[in-house]
Amino acid sequence: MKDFNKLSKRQRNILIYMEGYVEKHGFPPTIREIGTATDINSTSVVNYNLNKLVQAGYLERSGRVSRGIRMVGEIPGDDKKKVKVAQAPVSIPLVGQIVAGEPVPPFEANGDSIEVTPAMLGNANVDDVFALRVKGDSMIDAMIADGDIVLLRRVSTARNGDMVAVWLDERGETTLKRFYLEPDRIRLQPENPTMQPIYVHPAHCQIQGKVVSVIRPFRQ
Amino acid sequence: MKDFNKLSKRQRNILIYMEGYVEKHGFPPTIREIGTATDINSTSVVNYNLNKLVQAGYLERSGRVSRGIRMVGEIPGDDKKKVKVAQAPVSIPLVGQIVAGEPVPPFEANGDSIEVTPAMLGNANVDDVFALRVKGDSMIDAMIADGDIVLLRRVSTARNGDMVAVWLDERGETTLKRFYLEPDRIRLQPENPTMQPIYVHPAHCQIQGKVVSVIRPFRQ
DNA sequence: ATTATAAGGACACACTTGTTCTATGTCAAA
DNA sequence: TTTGACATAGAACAAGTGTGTCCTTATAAT
Repeated sequence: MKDFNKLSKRQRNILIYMEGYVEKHGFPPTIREIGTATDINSTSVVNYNLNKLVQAGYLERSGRVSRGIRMVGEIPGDDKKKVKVAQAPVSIPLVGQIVAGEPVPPFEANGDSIEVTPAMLGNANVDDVFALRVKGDSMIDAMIADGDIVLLRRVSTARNGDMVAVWLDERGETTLKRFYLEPDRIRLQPENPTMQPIYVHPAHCQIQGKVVSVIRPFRQ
Repeated sequence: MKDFNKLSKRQRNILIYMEGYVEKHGFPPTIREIGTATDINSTSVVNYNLNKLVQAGYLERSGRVSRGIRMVGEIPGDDKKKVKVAQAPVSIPLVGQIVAGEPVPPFEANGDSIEVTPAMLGNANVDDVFALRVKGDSMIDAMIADGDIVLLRRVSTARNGDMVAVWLDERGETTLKRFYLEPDRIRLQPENPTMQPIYVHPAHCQIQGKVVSVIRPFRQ
């Protein structure tokens, strides 16, 4: 329906100018401003082309109102807007703190949340991801410090090498380790290569999530 | 600074009306429209209050331009806009790798970039921030691992306690440490409390940037 | 070649709209 | 009470601005 190629060069210029102007000023240009910018000396010609653009569905006008023009839809072939849409950030619920001595709290948003870009989540489904703030230095062997924010993905299974949050029955604590399934046990390998691995029986631990990303904000 | 309660009832109404009008029409209202909507029958009074709002940092105006009003920032107590404004993601150039044996590369985008939310930059100006990918385990004493992405902010000065990237003349390497200015020397304190600090003369080191944030992506 | 239609241009007109000036009211500090 | 800063109202003014008309030029169909 909307065929950008059917528009005249002038009409295309008007659209492009409109977009830039609104972006820069926060309000639409006047007919005369459009004329100057697109090398049209007559207001009536600008008006004519504006009406054409309305007809074609690119613009909407409010009659007898100065600057009563607004864009609808997007300009074909103009990626600028598209990128923005693709980048739309997502809100991840910050469900609480992760402390060595306590299991990961239930998946319930308490109001807090953090904004991240989808790219930071990898392939993880946005709805499966939640965030925890690390309290204390208990995760220091996983190279994770006090105050770090851990993005976790609720999963039931893990693959070898995944960084996971695990609840250890015997120790009564949550820990972040790399997961390796061995013949008769699970090896939980600390990220820090100088630390020794922990071995647990699959029945005596629970995987509470897979680590998607760690964010460490610094005071500015 | 921006104290919504300091605004008069009229000024609050104007802001709220503005937001709704722009949302509905795609362009800002006129002084007279604002007056009618907010029960002010004098254009000069509307004008007066608009200037107050500009002073308070809620609006920007373009003089002698019809409908030359635009909102900046958000209306306190009005969540709708807050979300939108806060979400606008920004692109940070990924200028290269940070390796212990080399100085931070010059500030030139090579095309790569990462998307982050402004909130992750704290108060830092977007244009001053760049990103580096950490190569190797040389920053392990700063709790920063191979593959981490470090967001740095170009600064000429640092405050005590800031995490900074420093080039050490004597060692011929870049390191990430906490910065403390002492009477006659600079103390560079590793993040890991078990490590010993480094002391250098101010003339023999260069601060290359202040760490804004560290992001550690995990394989999914 | 003739005609019809679209497109471009110049300009006057009327309405819109921001700005400014003066007068008046309010209220707290001196 | 007086003073002065602040807020309001109304009116007048000067640009700003959209719209209609008339005309010319280009393009395509007949």
